[in-house]
Amino acid sequence: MSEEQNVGNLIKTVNLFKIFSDLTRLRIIDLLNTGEHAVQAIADELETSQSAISHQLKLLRDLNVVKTRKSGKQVIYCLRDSHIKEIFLIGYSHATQCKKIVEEKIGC
Amino acid sequence: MSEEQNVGNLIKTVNLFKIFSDLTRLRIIDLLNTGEHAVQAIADELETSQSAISHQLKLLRDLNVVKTRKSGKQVIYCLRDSHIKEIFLIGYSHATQCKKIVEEKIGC
DNA sequence: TTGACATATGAATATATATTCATATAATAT
DNA sequence: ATATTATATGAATATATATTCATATGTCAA
Repeated sequence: MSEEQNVGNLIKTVNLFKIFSDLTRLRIIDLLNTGEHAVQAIADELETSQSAISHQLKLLRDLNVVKTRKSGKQVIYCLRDSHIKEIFLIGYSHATQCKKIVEEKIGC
Repeated sequence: MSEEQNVGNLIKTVNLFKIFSDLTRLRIIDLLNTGEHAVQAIADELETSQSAISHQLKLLRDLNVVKTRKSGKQVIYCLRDSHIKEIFLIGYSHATQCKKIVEEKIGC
């Protein structure tokens, strides 16, 4: 029996992980884990330009990671569902509890 | 009480997710999930140049994701521990089934 | 309507990352 | 020692991605 890779599935998987592979995006997701936020509030919290945040939010929106509602002039973002939060938390706990992978070269 | 981000931890988390955010690396990890493989075997399986594979393996080795043993002229790679496999599988199943690992009902 | 503010966006630029190319190193066999 | 095979690696190049800059769009208030 042959053990071939399902490259299509692997591409989907890569695309999922790519969502979390940029610090600005991850900080946005981390912030939205605590609840909904307007664009400028996110930019202020991360001390990042409104434009950079807006571009990343567009990405996250296109990927269906976040959804929006309007409130006056503001556009308020929140996570679409708990999927993203779940994966984020798994990664976060692995990364922060297991020093081996990102930091030192010792066992956990 | 202030709700500030732990940027250091978020950087560690980003670095963890970055491991999985390249197709070549993910395919290597997927292949190594099935057992150890020599460099040329990986290059053949992925139909990718020996050099490209070797560069990625070096990355994975520096990140302590894989370990090696020598067998004659060959260098044989395998995953260092089950952490990586775990995270890979969680991402894979989310990406391909969009089904919750932990039982819950979220629209896909 | 005009002005002030919030957000979005295209294009240019900057930066990070992956791959190729040429070659080095290492092990083995003759 | 020389040739062959396997792997590693530095530097150049290619490619992907993030940010900035300038400006557009949209909302509200006066």
